[in-house]
Formats: sequence, C-alpha cells, structure tokens
Amino acid sequence: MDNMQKVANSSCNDGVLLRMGLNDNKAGMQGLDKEKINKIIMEATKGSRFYENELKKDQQVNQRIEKMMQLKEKITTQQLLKAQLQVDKLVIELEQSRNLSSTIVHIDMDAFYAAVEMRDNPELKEKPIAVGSMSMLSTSNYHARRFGVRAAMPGFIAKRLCPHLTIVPLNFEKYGKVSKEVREILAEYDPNFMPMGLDEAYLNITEHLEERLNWPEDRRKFFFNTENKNDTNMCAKFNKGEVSSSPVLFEDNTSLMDDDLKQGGLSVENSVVFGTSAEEVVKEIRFRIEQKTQLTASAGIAPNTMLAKMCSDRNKPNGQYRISPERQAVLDFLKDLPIRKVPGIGKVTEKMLKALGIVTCSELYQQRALLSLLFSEISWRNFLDISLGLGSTHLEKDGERKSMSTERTFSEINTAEDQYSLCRELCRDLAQELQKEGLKGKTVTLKLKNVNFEVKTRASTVLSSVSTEEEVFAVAKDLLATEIDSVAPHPLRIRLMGVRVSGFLTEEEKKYQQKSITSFLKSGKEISFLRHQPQKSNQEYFTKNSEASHRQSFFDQKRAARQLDSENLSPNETRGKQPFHDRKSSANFVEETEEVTDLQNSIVCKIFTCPVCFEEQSSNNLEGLNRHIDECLNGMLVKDTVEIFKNDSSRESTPNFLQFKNEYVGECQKNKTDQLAGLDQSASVSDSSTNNSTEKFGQIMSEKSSRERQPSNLSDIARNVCIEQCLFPRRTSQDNEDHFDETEHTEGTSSSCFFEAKEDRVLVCPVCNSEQKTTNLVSFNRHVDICLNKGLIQELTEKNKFLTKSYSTENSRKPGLFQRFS
DNA sequence: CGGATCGAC
DNA sequence: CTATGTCGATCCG
Repeated sequence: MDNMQKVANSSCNDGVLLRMGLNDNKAGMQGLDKEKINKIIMEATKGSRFYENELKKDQQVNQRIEKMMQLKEKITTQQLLKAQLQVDKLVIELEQSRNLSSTIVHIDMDAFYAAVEMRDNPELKEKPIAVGSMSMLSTSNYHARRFGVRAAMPGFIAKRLCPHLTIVPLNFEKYGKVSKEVREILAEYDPNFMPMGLDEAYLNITEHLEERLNWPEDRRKFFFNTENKNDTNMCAKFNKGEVSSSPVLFEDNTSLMDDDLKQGGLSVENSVVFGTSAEEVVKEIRFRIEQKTQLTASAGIAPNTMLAKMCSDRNKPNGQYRISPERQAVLDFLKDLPIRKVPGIGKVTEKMLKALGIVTCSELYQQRALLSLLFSEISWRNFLDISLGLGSTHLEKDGERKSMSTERTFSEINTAEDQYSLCRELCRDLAQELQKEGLKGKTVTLKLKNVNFEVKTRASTVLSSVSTEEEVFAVAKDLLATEIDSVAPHPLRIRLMGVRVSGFLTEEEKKYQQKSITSFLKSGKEISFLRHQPQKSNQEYFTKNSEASHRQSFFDQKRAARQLDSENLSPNETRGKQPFHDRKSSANFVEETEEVTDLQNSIVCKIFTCPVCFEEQSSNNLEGLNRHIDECLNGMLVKDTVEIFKNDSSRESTPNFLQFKNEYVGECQKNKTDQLAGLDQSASVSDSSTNNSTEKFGQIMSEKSSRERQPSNLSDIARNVCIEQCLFPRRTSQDNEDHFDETEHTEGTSSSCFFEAKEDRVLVCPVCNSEQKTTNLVSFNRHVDICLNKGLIQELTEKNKFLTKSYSTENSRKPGLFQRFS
C-alpha cells in the first residue's frame, strides 16, 4: 500500500499540517502545488478536535526531543570515545557476519485497491479516484495523488483538495480474490513466501535461481493473455514496447516493464522468454501478475528484506530495482538515502534523528557512537544494522499470534448504558474470533478514545485464561466501570472503543509458567479461600440496562446508517474485521453479568510472608501478592545494578583512560585536513544544534591533544574515521566542522580493510597498561575489549555473584553497561 | 504488568 | 457532518 506519510515533510517546526498532506508533486500536470495543498488541508483541519490533539502529540514529541538533547549535552568526550570503541567493535563483528548470498524479492502492487477498482470500472480510468469513505481513505490512484489525495487521509478533506475525486467504497472481497491470484504466482517462485497484507510480499528466490539455471527455455516462456478485452493487438504492441496492458494508473504512462521486456525477454509474436538472472525472474513475475490480473506491481531485489523493500520503492510504479549482492553496492544505495525510507523509521524517529542532524543513512552511521548513548540498545543496534544495510536474509514464518482485538469508531457515545452494551458486543465479536482459533488469553485490554481523540488503554490480567463472551466481558466491564467512575459525575464521551485479549499460552510459556512464582503460588492449595467482594458502583447501569434490553443492540441500530462497514474478507485476511451479524438482543443481560461477577469475585485473601523481603503481606488476591514479590525482586536487582554502575563510572573517570600511542593518527588527520580543503562548503547544510556538539567535540579534542598531550584520543578518532571512509567513502554534507573528515577511499570488501596496518607497532593497553605488540588495530582492539570485560567481570564477581553469572553466560559483549549513566 | 507510543499495512 | 482497524514491538514506571 502506498503510504502517504513516507515523504512526510518534517523540515518545518510546525510539521503537524505538513505531515498530513503532500509530497512529490509533479509540476506542469494538472493538480495542486504543495503550498495550495497545505493551505486547503490547514483550512479543513484548523480548530478541529483532531487538530488540537495532533498539536498536543507534536508537543510531546518535542519534549522527548528536548530531553534527548539535554542528555546529549551531558555526554562527555570520554563517554563518547568509549562508546565509539564499543560500537566499532560491533561494527566489525556485524561486518564479518554480513551475508550477501540470499536473493530476496519484495513485490508491491501499485496503488492496489485503486487499481483494482479502475480495472473493474473503466469509467474510473482517467479520473482521480480514491478508495475508502468520506471519513477515511485507504489509497488513491496516481491521478488523485497530484491533488495531494493520499492514503490515510479522510475523504472529506480529499474532496476539498480535489472536488472531482471519485470515492469508491472498499471491497475487500474483491481485493482478497486478486491478492490470491497474485499469491498463486508468487508461490511458484518461493513456496514459503511471506505475504504482508493484501498487496505486498517477500520472496526468497535463492533456491529458485539455482534450479532455474537448468530449466529449458520453454519453461521460462510465457504467453500474452489474448483473452483480455484489450484485444489481440495488445501483445504485438506490448512487444514493441508501445503499450501497457495495465489500466492507466498514471498519465505519463511509463511502462517500465515494456522496456525491461524488450531488453531482457526475447519476444516472439505472442510469447516472451525470460532469462535466468534475478532481474529476469522478477520481470517474469511482474509480467505474469500483469497478464493474470491486469494490474502492475513494483519490485525490489536485494540480499535482505530491508533492502528489498526499499528497492521496490525506488522505481515505483511499475518498475523494479536491484541491489547487487556486493557490500559496496549496498553502501552506495544507502549513502544518500533518507532514513525515513527505511522500514521501521517513522515520523517520530525521523524527527528525533533530525534533531541530531541525521537525515540520511550515512549520517546515521557517522553518529553511531552518539546514538548508542542516547537510545536504547535495541534502537541503536537497529540503527547500526540499517546504516550498514543489514537485514534478515531469510523469511521466517510469522510465529504464533500474540493478541487479538476488535475496535470500532462511532459518533459520540456518552451514556454508560450504551457503552456497556457496546462493550459487550465487542466482547462477543472478539470471543467468536478467539474461539475460531481456539485461543484463550489471560490479559484483557480495554481501549477508549474520547471525543478529543485522546486514547487510553486499561488492562487487567486474570489468573485463568478467558475466551468466551462472558469471560471477556466480565473483565472488560470492570475496566470500563473504572473509567466511567473516574470521570464521574461527568459522562464518559467516547468516539472509539476496543477490546483486546492477549497473553495466550504457548508451548514455551507453559514450561516457563510452571516455574514462575505465579503458578507456584496458585498451585498451593492451602493459601486460597473464597471471599466475596462488594459490587462495583456501576452496577445500577446493568439493572437499568435490562429495561432497554428489548431494544436492538447498540450496533444493530447504528448499522443501518453505516453500510460501509459491511465488507468482509476471506478468513485468511480478516483477522477481526468480521462482518456484522444479527445478534440476539441482550435480554438476559442482568443475569449474565451477575453470574460472571460472582465468578470474578472468587478471590483469595490471606496474609503471606514475602519470600524475598520476609515481610508479611496481606493481599486481596494473588495478583497483588505476586506484584509485591516482583517489585521486591526488581528492587533488589535495581539496587545491585545501581551499585555496579557507580562502580563502573568511578572507573570510567580514571584519568588517562585512553592512552594509545601511535603515529597512525598523524597520517589520518593530515589526510583529513587536506581533503577538507577541497570540500564543497555549500553542501554542508547544517543544523545549528547538531554541529554545535560536534564542534565542541572537535574543540575539546584539539584542546586535549595540545594541552594534555593525549594522542590516544586522536588515534581513536582516526580509527573511527577510517571505518567511516570504508563504509561511506564520499560523504556529501554535514559535520565538516569537526575537521575529521574522510581521507582515502578503500576498495576492499572484507572487513579487514578497515585497519590496514603497515608495520608492527607497540601500543599501550589503556586498561591493563601493558604494552601490546600488534600488527593491526583489530587485534589490539580485541585485547582492549577482553581487558575491559575481564575487569568488569571481576568487579561484578566481588559485588554480586548472581548478576555475574547471568552476565558471563551471555555473549562476550555487554554494550548495555556503557550506554546508560543513571 | 500496565500503559503509552511507534510503525506497518 | 466527517480523521480507520489490527497487530507486534518497545520503552518506561
């Protein structure tokens, strides 16, 4: 699906509006320019509750950024150097494990829903159309996009942008059918291909490519579909590259496939033969999709899924792109690529990174040390993977489902009565789905969005798994009651309600569950006896509701007004988007709920001795007790951890932490300054905030090196610089002020090219102070790392054996220890 | 564990 | 009038 937010413009401080519209607008064609689009969106938006909420969210993001920047200010040079050391060690490992041997393909149907609708209704061709409703659009065709009409935009705003816009209602049944047709083709190339929604899929064609080499030509030969209404001339024209058989998705009908086919496929009359390369395979796939469905697809070919996905975006629509399986090709592709194009980097992350002066993937790489100090381990490692172009090289089948939910948006509901019956309906729908898959979960989550678009979730975990309507509702109802009470005496004014069940039992969990303290306590028979709980204060609503029970259920009433929701899908794609069914009216509402309430109140109450702190704990239920025990356990851990950190930081501030002796520095720096002179200064568009720090960093470094004579620091920098050069030989902009720009361009592909030592040298280990003879910096770095780890483990052993154990059994790297300074 | 947030389709 | 629905992941308290 095309994604309107992808190109979201966050270059402005008040990006709230810009985010909602526009992007690449081709001049000259009919349509609107950026400015007009934003103006119209602004007018339609300004003052709305929705907009106010957007502003609020934006403020929150800004606060996050502010916090991050404060954290950044506190980072010392030493911390940064240390981080650099750690991160670069990881870089080497990652680089060594780089796997370019797989061929992954990402297939992405062009403007899928819109294309299907155009195919099936010729009147829509040539017109700007969008698929969805007045309140939300799923996608638009390329014609409509010129007016700024995009996916995830409400229809009424789209109409203002493009008054002639035709809005076609969603028809999932149809899309599902087409999707199935496409999947049939894909399965021939990779039986284990991974569909991502209706219009996208990943394939691993590595095996297919091997087999294909031995295929006879006629197995790679495909015929034009002459049955298509586009007449028999079509294939002739197609072969000449004159026309595309696809519906007109875009005016400048650039059917790349035609060109591709002319070059690649050997075409004879009404058939085409495809070659054996990856490109040819993908052309073949796209050709077959188009022949079968009259729809075009774009594709990306690369050594891993992340790259393949980004490739499919490159020549969209109706095009393909390949990154050849070479390290340098990968890095070239990434060099100037905006991070926003990377799957997983969204609006918020983009903005945060931008605050650090990071816009492209190469900048992401350059700032790796800083990022490792500002972000969680998971985040910065992900950033590192991205900037190195690493991703999954195989398609793992998606595991067990983790949750199931259903939610609905409606016009304001503010009476408790309606809210409860709505909640029950949601639970009923959800229970039905749960039972279809035979799932039971322990956690029920209620989601509410009030009329100001503020979203709240409230969850409750119960001891025994739930799956029936009554079981789920029993939990959800209490959560809802609490929320209603919390705003009393005002009514709860909501526009959305949702119910989710999670915490399913998997095989893994069952084992784990047995050992867990929860089940330990649960299994102890002697500790539980029943106790009755006072009724919730919202009970009156249930009795009141019985009067209304002769009426139709809430959604039965609303249903007529909302015909649009009546689509459904094949079970495979549905996942909760079930059609509405006729419901029994909730005649037995009261009895049901009371029954369940009783069930809920079978709760234990006793005094326990906490096995951790040995204090007596009186608790209404086991959950409370368990929570206490958990907190106790956590408390101990936290205390210990804090001590370790204290210790670590004291060691960290040891003077002369990094005392490397080597002349390598001089070389690198000289080259750097040389090159800096030749740099195009105009290219260095700079965020003042970011370069402040790098500038400062540079100052500190030069101060240190001149005053304290610590060439070691420089050597470190030099080393890092060398890595950068290797990865991104020609940096384009940013950070020129740091005076440590790239020097030479190294061609090699193996990671050993990072530090090509020219002669033996003796370096002093900054940890153990011993002299280390070394031929290259890699082995020296390894020594330093081992030293660091040794030291840490020793300290830990003294401090806390428990921690040390888990610590040393992990892999030898502990990046986490360095990144956080409490 | 619970709640909020992000990101993808 | 009129700003989705569903799911997984992550972070923080």
